[in-house]
Amino acid sequence: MFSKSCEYGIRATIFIASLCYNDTKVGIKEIAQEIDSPMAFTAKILQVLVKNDIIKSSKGVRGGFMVLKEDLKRITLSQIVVAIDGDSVFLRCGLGLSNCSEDHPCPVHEKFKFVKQDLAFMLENTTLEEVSIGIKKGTTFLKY
Amino acid sequence: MFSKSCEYGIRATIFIASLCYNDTKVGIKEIAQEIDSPMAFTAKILQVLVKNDIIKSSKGVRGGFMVLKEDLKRITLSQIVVAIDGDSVFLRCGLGLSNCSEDHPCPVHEKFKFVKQDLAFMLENTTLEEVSIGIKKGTTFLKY
DNA sequence: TTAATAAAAGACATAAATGTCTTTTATTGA
DNA sequence: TCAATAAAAGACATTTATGTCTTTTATTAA
Repeated sequence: MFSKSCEYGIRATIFIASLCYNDTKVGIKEIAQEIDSPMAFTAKILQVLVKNDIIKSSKGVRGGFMVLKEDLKRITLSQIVVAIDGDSVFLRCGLGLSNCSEDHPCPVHEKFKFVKQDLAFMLENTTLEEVSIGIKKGTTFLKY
Repeated sequence: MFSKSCEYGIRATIFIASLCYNDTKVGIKEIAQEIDSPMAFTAKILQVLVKNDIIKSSKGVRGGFMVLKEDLKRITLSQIVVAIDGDSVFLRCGLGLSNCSEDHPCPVHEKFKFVKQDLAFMLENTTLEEVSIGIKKGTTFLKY
């Protein structure tokens, strides 16, 4: 479904978000531990999320990553996915045709349309707040 | 969604199936042309489909690939996908957790469940007959 | 039975994704 | 101001997916 980068990116963002109620910044080492991901690789991905205004970062002593409380309702899974993997999950033809469309459909065009729409709708309507609450409460998990 | 291999595999199978009404065998060269795919690579993929009893092949003069007419209703997109990409599209956790389950869910477990179920249902209930008819009629396309 | 044909098999090549390491830049607190 | 800290940036390494080429095997028809 998504690339590894995207999976790590979503998991990291959810973890960071789960800490934002106390305005806690968190470092890359702890993030990688908590989501069981390769640290240096995850750091690269977080750079992309910072550039896309999804998470915040600050350098130096007492620096780290955080999510703004006021962004919890604004940020959706869709924004994270698009920032890392692009929009191909929603838009790309299921059979890889470059110009598949209503006028020039592949044999599964109509069937995939609904599946892709459902996925897009779900991602666009799932906020960071919604998915981070379970981590805070301990009812959902980010590793293993 | 699917690997390139899987996309080529589905497209090739649909094309071969669209010719089965006259019991026509078709060679790899023509297949690759008709679905705009790399020939040698596509040949490899067809080997997998033959081993999985999805298409038939015969060597030598007047040999080639074909789909049995009686298989048109039996073969589903799901079988092709599983043969080439495995079942990870339906079963893998959306965030890549190795043991994500109802008891130990990732934060998007419930949301992804429905999307993956819809995809699985669609693939399992779409037959080769259904998707190859448009190619025969010229209303759907396998390249560009 | 032999020559031509076409898929199967296996070795090899290239590109993309994933992952690591080192150096640089920014920030903080002593 | 300086030392410590932590993210940013960039070069590099490894693995996986994608793609190519050559040799082998099976089949057919002359």
